[in-house]
Amino acid sequence: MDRRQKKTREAIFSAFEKLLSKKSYDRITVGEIIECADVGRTTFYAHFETKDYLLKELCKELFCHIFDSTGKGRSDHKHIFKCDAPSSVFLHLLQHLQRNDHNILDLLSCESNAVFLRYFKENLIRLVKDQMSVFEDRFSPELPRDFCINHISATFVETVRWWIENGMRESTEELTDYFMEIV
Amino acid sequence: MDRRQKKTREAIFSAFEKLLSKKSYDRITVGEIIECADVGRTTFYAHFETKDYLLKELCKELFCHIFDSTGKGRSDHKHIFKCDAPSSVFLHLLQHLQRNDHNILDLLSCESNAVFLRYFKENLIRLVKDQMSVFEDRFSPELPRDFCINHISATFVETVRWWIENGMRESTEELTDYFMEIV
DNA sequence: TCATTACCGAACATATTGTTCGCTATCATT
DNA sequence: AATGATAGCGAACAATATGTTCGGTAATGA
Repeated sequence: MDRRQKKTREAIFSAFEKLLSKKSYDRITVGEIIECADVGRTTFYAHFETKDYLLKELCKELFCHIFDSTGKGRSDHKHIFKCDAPSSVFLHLLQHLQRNDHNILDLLSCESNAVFLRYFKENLIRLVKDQMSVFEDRFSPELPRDFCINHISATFVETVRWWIENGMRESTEELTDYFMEIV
Repeated sequence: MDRRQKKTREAIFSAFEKLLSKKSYDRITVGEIIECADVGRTTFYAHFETKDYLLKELCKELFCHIFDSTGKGRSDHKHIFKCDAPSSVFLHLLQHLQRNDHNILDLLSCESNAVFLRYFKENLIRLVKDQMSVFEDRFSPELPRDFCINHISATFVETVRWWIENGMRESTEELTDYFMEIV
């Protein structure tokens, strides 16, 4: 990719992130973004069709590699998985978040965090579907399977949200324990 | 209150609800609302400062009486509380929802349901704080109290969301059982 | 009956969106 | 180093949405 393209793309993303941490998505204008990113109006629209597309692209950037590395078997992450405990995948996710790439923590706690949490949950559901065997024994067979999958995913998202909102005082291990306990 | 005021207020609310069930909140314009409600532009702004305030007012209308009747002791709802089971409050809430006042079910499943679910959860947290004794024995004393309260509330909201999204096939009693089982 | 109040519609300034145009600066290639 | 392709620039534009002002009409309630 052209060096110029990469630069402006990055500038727009980081301006957008900066603004998001200050005010809600709906009240951010394209005018503000291009001013903050210091790019021309035409340039913005050459990269992103609309503000909504920019948001979607950002979400992809945020979650793709996290879930890619988590989903695709454990071969390339042996150093992280100390054991095969059912909780290891969740611990891994938390460690990813803690690294705070792309200031994901700001975005998950900003005024418009709902968008990102939603995206987070969507990815999580796919992951939990694969991991479901781990939880099989925790739920009565009476309960619909997709109800349980949804519950596990939603609970993890809420756990993370609570964690960030409360200043991330707990270690990733502690929080994983919390999660495994309530689910 | 003046009969005219009440009428236009109702007209605006129901136009807004109708539009919300069709398209997302951000893409609804004041112009559409007043056309659908058949009131003048000036009139709209005489009632609601902005579209956001309209949304807030609607949320109040939706949840206030539900949670008022639930929270203020059980004296005036003896016909609903068949017993003192811990689940009775939640059963009561579900029955309220099922009555579908103000088409609340549409709003909880529309494209912009996040706003309403959020409001729902806020109210729920206050309720759960009072009811916490009921759950005390289900959670390890290691877990932070507000973490548990948040978890219970979020789980109930998710249960309701799942229920509505899947066509509300379960009875209120069944769903209450589901909820009490996973929490 | 009468004063009050709500509503109306048209017009208005302001702001935002998304596009077009001609020009310049940077890039990758030879 | 020369060159053709591409990315970016800014100004201007139409189209749309917001929120306000104003003078006039009609419903209300006492």
